[in-house]
Amino acid sequence: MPKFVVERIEADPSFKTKAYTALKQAITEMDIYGSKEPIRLDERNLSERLGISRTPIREAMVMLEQEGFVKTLPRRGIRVVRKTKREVVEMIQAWAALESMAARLITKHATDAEIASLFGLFQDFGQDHTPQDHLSEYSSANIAFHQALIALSGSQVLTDMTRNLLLHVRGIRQITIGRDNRAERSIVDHLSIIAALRNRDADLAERLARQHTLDLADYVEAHGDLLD
Amino acid sequence: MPKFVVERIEADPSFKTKAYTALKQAITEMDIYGSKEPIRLDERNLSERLGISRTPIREAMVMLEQEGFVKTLPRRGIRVVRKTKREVVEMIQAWAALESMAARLITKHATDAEIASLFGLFQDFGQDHTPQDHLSEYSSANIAFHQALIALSGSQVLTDMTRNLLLHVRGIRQITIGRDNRAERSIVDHLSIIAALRNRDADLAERLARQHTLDLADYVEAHGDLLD
DNA sequence: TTATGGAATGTGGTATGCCAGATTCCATAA
DNA sequence: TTATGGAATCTGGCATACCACATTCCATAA
Repeated sequence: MPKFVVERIEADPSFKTKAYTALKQAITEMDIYGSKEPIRLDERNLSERLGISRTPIREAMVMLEQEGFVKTLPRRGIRVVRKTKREVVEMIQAWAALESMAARLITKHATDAEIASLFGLFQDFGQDHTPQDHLSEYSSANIAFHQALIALSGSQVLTDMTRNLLLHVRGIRQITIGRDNRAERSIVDHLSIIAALRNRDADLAERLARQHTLDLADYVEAHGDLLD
Repeated sequence: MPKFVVERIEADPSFKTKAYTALKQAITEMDIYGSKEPIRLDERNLSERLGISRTPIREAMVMLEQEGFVKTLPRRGIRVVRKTKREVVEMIQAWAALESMAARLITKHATDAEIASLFGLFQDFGQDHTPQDHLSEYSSANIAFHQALIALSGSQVLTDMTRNLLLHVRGIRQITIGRDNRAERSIVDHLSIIAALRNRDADLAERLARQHTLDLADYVEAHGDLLD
């Protein structure tokens, strides 16, 4: 008997969602900490540039504000948020907490193949292609590793809670990664974490993951004076 | 010279904020898991009942949706979200991760007096006033303890990220707390955590805090079939 | 030249109306 | 009685107009 194959029809994302996506991407891709002046967004201006009315833009702005990317001051404009050093440190600490829990969960539920797949995120870097020569590239790969790790936990909640944290920290991370051979040391740490995961050593994996990220927090605490 | 004392004039919260507060309170106070039928919210209905237009209500709804309390289905209504067992377990695990990090931070930065203040949250319960006789009351005190603990970390990020987690788990927690003498055992655990904090034992405090909450996650995993 | 005050402008907050898709209801025909 | 189909209704998405407060600009007077 022949099969009648149909696939579910997806509705186009709403203007609200499209505006949210576009604005969030624009904000996370811009150089927020390069200048000191307030970065202002104007609803009417964005309305014209995006070709939609203010309503869906305002709703997108509500989402971005709740995620900590913008702050609206009534009748005084909307500003892109610059995190203080303290806030960045706290976000990295929260990240460390969530990722260490992810590591613990991985040792209990992930398959060997899944854990092994984490190695694939490193093979692009070797003697001929060292991280310090391709910092931007490595920074992206680095974040990809952490996201892959957390996703392996199988916890959608951990994955979702971490996504924005990593986005907020991204700008800062790209600055610190180039110093003190942090990139190379980072790779060593990552390999140690993977080894612990493979050995199903929950306590060790958790501790290594936590300490690896807390090291970054300490580094930002000590050298992150470009913030504030 | 006499001082001219003035205090800053605060603007009234916007309708958007007021609607958000009112709706969130209404949702978190209702018995979400008591029934099985979808719980629907209607923008126009709420607009009349709150005495404001749909616009600020829609913006409040966007906030609540992002926090996972409601889900709007285009042209099919807005529903209060019922978390699945899996989601609740994941939220409790995330909570465990964040609270254990809070415990670690407390051992490093909190004062002895601050740590001692955690005892104050228990003195209402003793031989004459056992938890099992006042479950609802104890459940609130229990949550208050966890929130106070996390707040002592000094991390606004941890505090904020945990607030909604606790709200989501609250309904479930009030159900589980009454079983298997969980309330009494909970108090014992809490006292152990405080002791570790007082001894500035970061690793122990972290481990106890994590395990205490992960125990709840395991309990819900095993007995939380009222969900789904 | 400088301080003042009010008009003009800018900007987010709110109310309202219309649109289109989804659902419900009911008359109608087999 | 039951299946059909379309009209009526419901409901969130979006556009638009107006409001009030904040800021800016400029004419005016000391």
